[in-house]
This record gives sequence, structure tokens and C-alpha cells, in this order.
Amino acid sequence: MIAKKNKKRKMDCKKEETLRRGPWLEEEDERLVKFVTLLGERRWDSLARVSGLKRSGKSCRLRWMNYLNPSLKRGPMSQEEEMVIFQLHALWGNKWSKIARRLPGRTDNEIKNYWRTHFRKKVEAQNYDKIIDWRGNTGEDLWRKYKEAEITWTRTETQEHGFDETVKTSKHRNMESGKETNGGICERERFGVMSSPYENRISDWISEISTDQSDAKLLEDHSSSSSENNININVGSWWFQETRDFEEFSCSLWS
DNA sequence: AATGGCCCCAACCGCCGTTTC
DNA sequence: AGAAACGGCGGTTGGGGCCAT
Repeated sequence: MIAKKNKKRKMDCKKEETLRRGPWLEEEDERLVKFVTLLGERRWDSLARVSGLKRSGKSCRLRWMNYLNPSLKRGPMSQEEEMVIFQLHALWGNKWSKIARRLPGRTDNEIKNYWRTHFRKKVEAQNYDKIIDWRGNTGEDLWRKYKEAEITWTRTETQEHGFDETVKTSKHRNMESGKETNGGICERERFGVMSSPYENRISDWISEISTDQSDAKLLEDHSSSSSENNININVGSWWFQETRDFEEFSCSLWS
């Protein structure tokens, strides 16, 4: 068993020798966007191979999920978002991906970094009075509200969905991640965030691909296979269900 | 102008659960 | 059924930028 593991590790090392690491170049980004648009957000290892990028599938996935995905919201956190992070962290701890699901357009990595740089020290120092929300509540006020929120939130989770977050299957999780992508657009409008130059560039790349005759066939093949499972309908209903819950939750905290 | 310290964040790592073959 | 591949997660690292001295 151990020998097998070592063998695998050796093979991985050999593979990694030829792989690029470190910051991504613009050409790599462009290529990755092109291939994700063509092949979809899945099978990252084969996507990495087919694209000719000298990157691991994992690295490609990370770059897309955390940086290139056009549904990501750029720019500083709004005060509302900041408070949601603070509140949900109080509720759930370091469950970054879980928290990210409540903040469309934000990634777990972003939230994790944000927490570490903005909140951790203050919280560790019990310096709650330095945290003031958009209504002028101090940390003390918020701390009391978290406790109330904990009750509201867990009740909403179990009553509305009828299952515990911790026992969700991966199918549920996948549906949720699809929903995030869809929801990002709605939320972006809600928060009044405009497209950044970087987003514009990505849309340019995508539109270049869509108009390319040689790629049209590939897109056609892909869309016919993905339409089989009607994912858009499912994703939509899940998202709106979650939005209602989210707004109820926010109201209960900030009113 | 040089330098040291700190902050921020993109990227990586290791592990583990899930899916595919 | 079991092994391999894949994908997701939380923790960590390293480099670039900023600022004070």
C-alpha cells in the first residue's frame, strides 16, 4: 500500500516537473477562458491537457474559480458583505466555502483572506468596538445580534430545506455552486457594482470565441450535451429560494 | 534613495470525499 | 467492488506593494 503511494507520488513529481507554477500570464488566462468556455467548468485535468497549458488541472480550476470566472464580483467588500462575513463566521467558524455560498460573486479564498486581514486581529483582541456596521452598531451590538441570528438562521435552514447542511450530498453542493454563478449577476446589480476593465476583457475573449467559426461546432456539441439535464431551471429555482432566505436573514439582523 | 516591516492576496499544498472506469 | 482520477476544502506561503523611518 505504502509502496503504491510512493510510486504514485513519484509519478506525480515527474508530471509536475514539466508543469508551470507561480503567477499566471495574460496569454495563459486568455487560453484558459477560451477552453473553459468551450468545454465547461469540469474535467480540469483533461482541460489542462487539451488546452496545452503547462498547468495542473487543479491550478486551472483554481485560477478560473478565484479569478477568471466572469460572475465574480471585483472591488472592495461592501459594508453589507463585510457584516455578513462577520456574522456567518460567528455562526459557522472557518467554513469559508459555506460562507461564500451566501455571498454571490465572492470566493471562499477571498473571504478567507478578508477575514484574516480585516477581522481576525480585532476579534482575537476582543476589540469589538472597532467594528462598526453600516447602521452604526458597534461590535457589542452585533455580538448580541449574532446570538439571535443563530436561532433564526438554523430554524430557516431546517424548516425551508428539511435537511442539515452537514449531510448534504455532493449533488446538492454542485447545484448550489451552479446557483452561485447565476446569482452573482443579480447580486452585482443589487450592490451596484459596475464591470471592471478586467471583466470587460474576459467578455471580449468570450465573445471572440463565440464568433469564431471553427469553434462554433465545439460549442454546439457541448451545449447539446449539457442541455440534457435542464440545469438552468434547477439552478434558478434554487437561487431564488436561497435569496428569499438570505433577505429574511439580513432583515432579522439589521432591522 | 535605501531599507525594513507590514499588509494583502494569488497561488500552492495536503487531505479527504465523490465520481468514474 | 475496488482503484484511479477528479474536485472541493481549509490552511499556509511567498512575493509585490505600500509606508514609515
